[in-house]
Amino acid sequence: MTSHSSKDTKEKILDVAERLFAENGFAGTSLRNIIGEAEVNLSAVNYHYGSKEELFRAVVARIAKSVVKGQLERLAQYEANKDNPSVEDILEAFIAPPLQIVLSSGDRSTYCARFMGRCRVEPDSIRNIAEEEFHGSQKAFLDAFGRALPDFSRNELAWKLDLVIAVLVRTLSEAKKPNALIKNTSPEHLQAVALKLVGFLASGLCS
Amino acid sequence: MTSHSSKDTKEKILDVAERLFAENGFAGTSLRNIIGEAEVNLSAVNYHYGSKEELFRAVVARIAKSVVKGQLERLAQYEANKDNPSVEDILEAFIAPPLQIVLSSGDRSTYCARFMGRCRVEPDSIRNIAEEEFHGSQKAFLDAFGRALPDFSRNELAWKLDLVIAVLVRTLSEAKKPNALIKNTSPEHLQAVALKLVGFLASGLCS
DNA sequence: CTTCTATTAAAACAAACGTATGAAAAAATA
DNA sequence: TATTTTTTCATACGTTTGTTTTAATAGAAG
Repeated sequence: MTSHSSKDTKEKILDVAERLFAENGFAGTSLRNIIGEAEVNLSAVNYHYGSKEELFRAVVARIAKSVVKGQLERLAQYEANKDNPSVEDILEAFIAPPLQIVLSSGDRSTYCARFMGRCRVEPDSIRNIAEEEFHGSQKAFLDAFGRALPDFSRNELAWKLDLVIAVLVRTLSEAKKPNALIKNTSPEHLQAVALKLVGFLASGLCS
Repeated sequence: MTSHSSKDTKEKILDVAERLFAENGFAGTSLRNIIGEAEVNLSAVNYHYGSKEELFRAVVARIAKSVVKGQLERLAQYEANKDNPSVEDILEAFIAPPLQIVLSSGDRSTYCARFMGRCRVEPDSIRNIAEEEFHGSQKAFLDAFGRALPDFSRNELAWKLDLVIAVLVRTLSEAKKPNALIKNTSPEHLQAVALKLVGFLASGLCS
């Protein structure tokens, strides 16, 4: 079936594409940039992924799959343990999985995070691809916040959740930079960061 | 000196460039896209601005000039009235001017704001152009926060200010969308929005 | 070994890119 | 009006873009 070298080629393309898309955006990255750094043939992209756009979708899917899964699982845990998880609980369920997943991806970590941030500002045609993949958790958490904060309108919660995502994505994207909140990826440090972020955001959500 | 039609051409290019750069990024926008919508000749871009990159710089400069000026003036006002402006005061001085300027720019408003957000995620070469123009206010406000919150390290204040900007930019970019915080641009509404944002952020900054 | 399928490779495609050139047109100056 | 400067225009240059095509190479199955 899948030979050794072919799987390497397909994965190498995905890794390099993730990094270059994250740094330079969809339009700012050419297939020749990618295949140059991945050291594969140009045709390999269209052979394995069909088109540049489908390659982008593949990059999104790999990240979103695990992030969304982690978020929904942790939210379900909280809802199983308590009847009404607090705002802090829900925030933690939303923040911790991407924090953990993204930053445990070794060398990929920073680009992986920046790619997520990039998705939110791509032109419509590209951004829609990303939103399809992340839509699942977005709705679930909006519902959860609605139950925890019944006095706020759906609209207010929607823009607040949007700002929460903005902060989360920015934090992940800037990780490991000189002035960043995240400086190393040890479990204790990540735990502390998650706590700080929850603190930063929880008060904003409830006000 | 400056003839009628020439000023129109130069300005039309700037307006359309701002909108298209905001929507599709630097790499995602071609000069031919711009001149097509502006209904001017291709050579007009290089004649009036020299190159695509210099056109981008011109778009940044037009926005940054008034925003930075407004922020610094309002900060100076607070510092003249009180000895030690509060965190809320400083936040208000930082948030209100772009809110007002950007949203009073008529049709340009949304693109104007989105362009600012876009600047923060462009590749280094392009982002540096934007950071040069906004650097002035960034440093002044970091200093101001440092005086208001002397117990926090410079690093902590730096990433918090970065998150404040992330929230501000996101709020502006998403203005007028269905679930947005900003729905119309009446002065009272903007005042209320500024208050809400200050509330969202102040507690995060101090925690 | 032969056959078949999966993968890689080299070359070419039309289209779009940023930029440059030189002539036409318009506006300003005298 | 005549002259000079500013602005527009059509056109072309050399690259680079995403994609396609055709041939070569490998691996598995019979």
